[in-house]
Amino acid sequence: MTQSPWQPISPPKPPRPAKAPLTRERIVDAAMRLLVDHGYDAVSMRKVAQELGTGQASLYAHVANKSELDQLLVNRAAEQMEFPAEPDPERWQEQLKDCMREMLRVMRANPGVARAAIGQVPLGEQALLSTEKFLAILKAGNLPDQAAAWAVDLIPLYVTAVSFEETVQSASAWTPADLEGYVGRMRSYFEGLPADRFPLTLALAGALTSGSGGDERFEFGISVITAGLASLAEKP
Amino acid sequence: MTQSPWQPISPPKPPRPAKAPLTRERIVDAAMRLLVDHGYDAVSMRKVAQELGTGQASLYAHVANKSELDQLLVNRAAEQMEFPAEPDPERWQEQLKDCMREMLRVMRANPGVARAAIGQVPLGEQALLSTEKFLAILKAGNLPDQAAAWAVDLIPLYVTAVSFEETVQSASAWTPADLEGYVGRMRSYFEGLPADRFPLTLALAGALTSGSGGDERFEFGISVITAGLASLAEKP
DNA sequence: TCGAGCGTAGAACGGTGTTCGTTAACGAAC
DNA sequence: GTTCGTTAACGAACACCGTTCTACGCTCGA
Repeated sequence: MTQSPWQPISPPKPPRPAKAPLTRERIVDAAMRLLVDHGYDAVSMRKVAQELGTGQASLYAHVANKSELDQLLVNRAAEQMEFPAEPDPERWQEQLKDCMREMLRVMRANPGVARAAIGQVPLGEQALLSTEKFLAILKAGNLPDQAAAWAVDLIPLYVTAVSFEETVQSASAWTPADLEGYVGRMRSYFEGLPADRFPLTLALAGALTSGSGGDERFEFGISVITAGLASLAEKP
Repeated sequence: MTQSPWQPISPPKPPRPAKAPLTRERIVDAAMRLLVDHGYDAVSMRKVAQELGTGQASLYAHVANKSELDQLLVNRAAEQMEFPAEPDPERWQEQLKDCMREMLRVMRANPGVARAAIGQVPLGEQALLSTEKFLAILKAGNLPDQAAAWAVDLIPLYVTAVSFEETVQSASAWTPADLEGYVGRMRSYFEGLPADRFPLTLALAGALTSGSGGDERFEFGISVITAGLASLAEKP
């Protein structure tokens, strides 16, 4: 009993409940729940700590900073990616496209992960495994080393950017009707431009605003990239 | 004299200095100065207001929110882009690459503008004029309408992403020596991976980390995109 | 049994975007 | 010429953010 009796009312000392110990794993779990349920902006150190019933300072004993937590989230999402068993030189282009589709699928399944991934070199184990897989397919396609290396930089760049654009648009829970209205307003905007200075934008207003919500635009992008890469393949 | 003499000391009423009136133009000017001099993170409503010698609330009379200010910055930067006079069907691929290089040049000249542009559909007048120019070149290359439309979505996506990556790396004023050290550490990291699970990453460690600072990687990207687009050209 | 060390966490710091309510300036109308 | 109404300006505040400081309990080794 070191407490002096005349001290100001000692706080009712909330008995520290015997909780499950905090771990990196549990922190990433909680952050991932927030990310999937409420988007990237909901993943703050405060909210994650609150989700775990603790204080934000406690997180810093297990995670260096927010940026590292973002990387861990990206890596966690990368675990969900599934790849073809064996790279096939006969079908490498189709396999490459499949992998990009898979990458987008995972990013869509974890909305906000693109926001966390953007501008970061993915260095986690699972993320690197996906890089390894991409490299295998590209080498099966007979691409020069340097081309393959730069391609595994280009590919996530594109997929991440597409997914990020989608999450920005679908922020604040847009309904399909909202999206349709938005696209319609955008087309009207294009169509209202002065014809003398924007002839092509005006003529292509329909094409410019088509495929905003679906997969066609993404399919176009991965076709362009795949075709471009194929043109660099060595043919010995 | 409606002021009662016995009222609490009225504040010494600082005479509002007769300033130049606040306008959108002046706000964007100040924001652009901050962007170029101190990067995107320095462009906050507070700092912009401070730069103009006013309060942040005053900005909201001229600019809806931070997001709109970002769009205005992107548009301001787009004014600096210079395009070839006439799209030439014989040289459209080279012209397209030149335009992408020009786009990156402007983004590098205005560090942080990529951060402001990312995930936003550029709808400002100058930004749309650049879209128009891109469309003209793509149509000179005989691309189908839909392909051209999706291409003008793909192209800024890529250039912006590359520029954004650069600004992230060059944040907090990295010297070239810092960058070299960073790249070196990354290569060491790759080379230290277990050979059984990361054989290709390990073998290509050099290629994966090469060209991080220069233009080669960007040149690779625009070559891939241009070649991919060329493969879609109609040949009547 | 007693420290030492470590994980925990409350409070605070300095920053952000945005909004509220008041104040000053100016042009129009009486 | 004086009042009125509108509007821009702006200080203060709100609700957040990432991060750090510091003190407190608990556990474990000596």
